[in-house]
Amino acid sequence: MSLLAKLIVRKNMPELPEVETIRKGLEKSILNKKIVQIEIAKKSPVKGNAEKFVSEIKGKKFVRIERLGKLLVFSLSAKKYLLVHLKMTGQLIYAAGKKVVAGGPPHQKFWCGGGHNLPVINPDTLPTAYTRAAFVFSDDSKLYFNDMRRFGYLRLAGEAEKNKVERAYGIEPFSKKFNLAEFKRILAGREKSLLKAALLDQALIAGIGNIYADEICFSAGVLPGRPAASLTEKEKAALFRAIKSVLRQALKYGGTTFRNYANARGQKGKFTEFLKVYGRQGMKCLRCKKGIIQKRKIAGRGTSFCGNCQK
DNA sequence: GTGTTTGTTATCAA
DNA sequence: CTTGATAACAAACA
Repeated sequence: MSLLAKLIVRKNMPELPEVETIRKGLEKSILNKKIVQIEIAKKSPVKGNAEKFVSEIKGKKFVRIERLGKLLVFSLSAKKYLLVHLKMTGQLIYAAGKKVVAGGPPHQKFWCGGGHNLPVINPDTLPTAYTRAAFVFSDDSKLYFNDMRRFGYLRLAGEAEKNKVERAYGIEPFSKKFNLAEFKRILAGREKSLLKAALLDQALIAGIGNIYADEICFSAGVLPGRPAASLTEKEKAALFRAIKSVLRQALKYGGTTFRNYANARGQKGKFTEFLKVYGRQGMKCLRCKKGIIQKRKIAGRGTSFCGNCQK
């Protein structure tokens, strides 16, 4: 496969920085607006009864938007929650009402990936063939749920259900409780697993996916295939710092876009240009300038690393 | 047609 | 019981 082809087939899906970017965007645009209509595609993304889903949400408002790992939790009044998981190709795009668009900014095109001319989403062009659901608000603005691959879902949950889901997730990387001692304790509980598997395990630390797992290992200079039990104290500390720094920087730049990821306005994330290993297989290592980035299957996932400067 | 892509869950094994 | 490893899932593309 040519290098260009490799670049084009790279994909990404929302992980913590992307989901958090969407959450913040939606917080600015849809909170406390009355939901007047909900449209569900025939290929429904709703878990459970779609008619019941619509009737229970219609007329209510989203009063709060939280994130649990990669899951978005929209609080409706009356202890009901809309859980949205974007999985691989899900998008939540907000389109302002007609009145706002008419007097709004000029038409803007959004592109992603270093010059590959791959459009993300222009809210004006919605719905698309992959729009699976749309929420219409009283000011005629809309929230579209797009999902090409249909792994993502919308699920209405009660308090108990939501709490159960919440308990299944591990610690949030930006929580005050997530300190070095806690990280070591987490690793100690998974001594038999590989580092990469531990980083990806949502029940341990919530929100790290394939891209950031690889970037975190590279940043820390540790091979992702290392058994967790083999990590030295110094390496554990480096990994802990890397989790925070990589995710913080990705968040700062609005996440990573190769192909499908778009924020709540349909725009790409800018962290793509800061990636050091993910999608760089076959290319020279940016840090040691000697190694060639390798790609292998580790813990069941495509994993990129520098065999020279990651130990 | 085959292999690869990914987050999560189901399933089986130890 | 826990923990881990792996398959399965949907859909697209090379």
